[in-house]
Amino acid sequence: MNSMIPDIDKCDCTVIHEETVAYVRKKMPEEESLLDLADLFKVFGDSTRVKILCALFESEMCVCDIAALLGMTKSAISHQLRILKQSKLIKNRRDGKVVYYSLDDDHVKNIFDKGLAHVSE
Amino acid sequence: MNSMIPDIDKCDCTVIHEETVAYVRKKMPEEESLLDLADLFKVFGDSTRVKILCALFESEMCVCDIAALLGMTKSAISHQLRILKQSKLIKNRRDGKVVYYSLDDDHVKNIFDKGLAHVSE
DNA sequence: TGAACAAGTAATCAATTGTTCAAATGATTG
DNA sequence: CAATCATTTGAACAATTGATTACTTGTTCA
Repeated sequence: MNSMIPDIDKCDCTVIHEETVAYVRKKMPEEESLLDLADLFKVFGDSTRVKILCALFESEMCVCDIAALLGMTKSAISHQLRILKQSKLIKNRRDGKVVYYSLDDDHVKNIFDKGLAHVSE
Repeated sequence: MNSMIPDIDKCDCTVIHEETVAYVRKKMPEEESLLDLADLFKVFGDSTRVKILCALFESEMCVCDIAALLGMTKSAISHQLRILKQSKLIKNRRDGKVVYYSLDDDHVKNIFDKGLAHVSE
C-alpha cells in the first residue's frame, strides 16, 4: 500500500474519478522522497542562498568575500552557509583563519540551469 | 555595471580576495533572474505543491480528485493550485462544474527528476 | 427558477523563516 | 599570553506562509 494518506478516505466531496486517483496514487513516488524533494527546493527558495550558490559556481570563496559580493553582513552569510552545508550542497576547508566554501554537488548547477530556462520565458 | 550591490562597498571586513569577488560578480547572472529563480524554487519548496505537481505528471485531475488523493480539504488544494497557476506551472480547463488541472511546463518534470537524484543519495 | 454541488475567496491563526545584534569560538601573530 | 581577525552561534524580532473555517461564485439540471 503506497500510503499517501491514512486509511480514512474521508473528503466531503464526491470523488469524481476514483480510478484516476487510484492510478495516480500507485504511480506517485514515496511520500518520504517527496518531502525530501520539497525540503531541497525550500533551500533553493531563498534569493540569498541562490546567489551564494551561483557565486560558488564560479569560484570557492570565504565568508568575507561572499558578504562583500552580496553587500550583506558576515553573520547573515554564515547563517545561510550553514543551511547549505546541512543540505550537503556545499563543503568547506579551513586555511588558517579563513574558511573557504565551495560546491559539493554536481546536480545543483544542472537544476539551476533548468530553472533559469523556465524563468526566462 | 552588473550591480549586484549598491555603490557603497562597505563591509566591516577586510575583503581578502578582491579579484575573486570582482570576477565572480562579473560572471553572475542578472539579479532579477536570480530573484525569479528563487521564487520558482519557493513554489517548489512546499510538500503539498510538490505532491500536486507529481500527481499531475501522471494525469490531469480536478480539485476534488487531488483533495481525495492527498487527504486535504478542497480549499487548501484550491489555494495551492492558484499559486501554481500564477507561476505558469499548471493550466486548467473547465468541463461543466468540474475544473481539470494539468501541467503547463515541460521543464518541471526534468527539474524534479534532477532533484530526486540529489535527495536519493 | 432554485436546489445542489464544484471551485474559489477572505479572514484568521499558528508556525516557520531571514536578518540583525551581541557575544563566543578558533586560529594566527607579535 | 594578549591582541587581532575570520567565522560562528544564539536570542530576538519582523515578515511570510500554509491550512482552516465560513462564505461566495458559477455551473448544472430537475
